Amino acid sequence: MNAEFRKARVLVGDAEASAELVRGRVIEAVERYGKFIVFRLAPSGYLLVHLGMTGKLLLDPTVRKHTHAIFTLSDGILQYEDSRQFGRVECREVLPERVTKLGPDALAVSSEDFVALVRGRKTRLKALLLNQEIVRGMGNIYADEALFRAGIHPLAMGARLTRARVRKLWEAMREVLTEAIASKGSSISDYVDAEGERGSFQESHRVYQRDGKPCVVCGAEIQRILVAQRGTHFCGVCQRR
DNA sequence: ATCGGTACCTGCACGC
DNA sequence: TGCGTGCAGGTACCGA
Repeated sequence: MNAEFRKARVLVGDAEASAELVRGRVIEAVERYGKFIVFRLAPSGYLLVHLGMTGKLLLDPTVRKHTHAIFTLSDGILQYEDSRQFGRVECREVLPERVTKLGPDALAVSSEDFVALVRGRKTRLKALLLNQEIVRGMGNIYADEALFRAGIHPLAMGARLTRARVRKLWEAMREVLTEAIASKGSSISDYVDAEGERGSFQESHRVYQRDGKPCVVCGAEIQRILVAQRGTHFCGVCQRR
């Protein structure tokens, strides 16, 4: 592959050194690590991509206003596009500690480990689920959806939940992520996958951005509050404090 | 250890 | 039509 970086802000590290690191290398595998997309390169090295809020990896050669990186592959062009520039691209010989220090993956963590992680924290459940150093892979949409399905209030404290309720949250988290992945994710405004396909899980959201609308279970009005500066949606009846 | 606030960006919906 | 405001799939950093 060959890489061209057009925007310093979205590249972690030096543009020249990054391009040199990936030059001539082959993509051996593409894996997910929490919210990171990891391209494992041969004979060595990694290309890491975090989409942030509006990042997209596209198999599309058209360079547009927000095209920040262009990867020339043996069979086509892959580009990184990101209007808000909150995402990041990084080329490294080894995975950076910022990434390796994250918690276990939300879809791989065992029920018992998850119970221990959650009950060991005094912080609010919503903030806990968004903290990638506790469990990696959950974002704002899926935190709200998982808490709703588990019937847990976003302001509830991890340390005060019974084991049974945390186990229920573990199940809800896996269920939500598995369904969302099967639906190719949630396209809130313009998210598309590498083939340009929108996701459809937004059609299955039960609380996220449904404030003011009736709860699908009890009919009560869905509430919106701020927790750790993030919009948080829940049903005050199904998710009691 | 954890929290609240701020900062970083662009684009869109909305009210006036 | 334009302008101001608030909001958005996320993370990092600061001081408390």
